[in-house]
Amino acid sequence: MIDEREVLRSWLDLLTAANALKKSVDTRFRCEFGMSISRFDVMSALDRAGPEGLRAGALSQRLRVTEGNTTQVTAPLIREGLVKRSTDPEDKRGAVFRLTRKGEKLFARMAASHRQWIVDAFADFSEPQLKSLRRLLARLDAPGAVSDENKDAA
Amino acid sequence: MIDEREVLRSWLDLLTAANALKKSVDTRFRCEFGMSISRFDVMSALDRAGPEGLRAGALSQRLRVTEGNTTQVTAPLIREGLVKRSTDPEDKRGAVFRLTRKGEKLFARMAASHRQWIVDAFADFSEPQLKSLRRLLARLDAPGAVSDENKDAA
DNA sequence: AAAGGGTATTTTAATCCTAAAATTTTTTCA
DNA sequence: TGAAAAAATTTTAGGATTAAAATACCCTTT
Repeated sequence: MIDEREVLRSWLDLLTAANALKKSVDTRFRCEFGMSISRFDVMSALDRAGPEGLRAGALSQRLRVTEGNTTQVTAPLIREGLVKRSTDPEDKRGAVFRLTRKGEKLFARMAASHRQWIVDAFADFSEPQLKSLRRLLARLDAPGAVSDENKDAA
Repeated sequence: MIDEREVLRSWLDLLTAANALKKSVDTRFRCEFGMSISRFDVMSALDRAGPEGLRAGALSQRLRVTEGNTTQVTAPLIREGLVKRSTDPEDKRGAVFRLTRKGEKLFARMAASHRQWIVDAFADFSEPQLKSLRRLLARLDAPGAVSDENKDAA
């Protein structure tokens, strides 16, 4: 049997590491772009979707949030003219979100900064260590978690 | 140079793994004990502090949250009789929080479940893999993150 | 073609969290 | 000593998130 304290410490370390980097990224997004990670994530999904845009439900799935959340996070992006919301002409219940030109431009700048921040955070890792980390993380079993069936192609 | 895509994937995996397990734990706390992780964390810190209790500021530090947050998260615990709030007689500005007997009992049950859930989640890990994971996580550099100077003794 | 049932989204109410303003009490120091 | 500065906490306002209720629309079935 494995030492339970070591397991609990591992869990604490995992949570702490993820939170620390997430908070660091969020803080810099807010300082440099006046934008939260949540909004960046929305823009990222829309950027990837291209000019077709994404239906509200699809966007929620990709971000793994509820649809109510999507409604709320997109609202300020729309207000600021970074995202356009249209009604699907085929099905008037459906909302389609797209990045505006302005949104695309801002996203490109944010994505570049973001990439650099992450690269810097992982600067001490060798390639095998990165692979090792990912392999270990894949061993984790979180019951009830959504499996990756509906995940984006990376 | 390291493949940037691999770095970004590692970051995504890290965040996803931590979120998935956290959500899994939170959901089960709510189902089985009607209690969020945040409240569990408060009770955990107070349990560890023992009968002396903790000042509001110290509690906030340990949980790495703002003091306003501590005020709010303790409120329902106090309402439910799990936590007692007193005023420090030495310094009437100061608030001291302690677990009640009822709080201690509930915490003991929650902690046991929690420990089991985490052990299960890490069931596929060998002891060296746990150590390897922790060593890798320690390499992460999140600028602006609070270092562990004021961290609890584990 | 109207009713009823199902689907897509928004709204509402609540928790968790932060930053900044307000409050209360203590400390300092002129 | 008494006013100003400092400290500990709470309050306030707002973002992110969820679950559940409400809304709007589509589709089938009779």
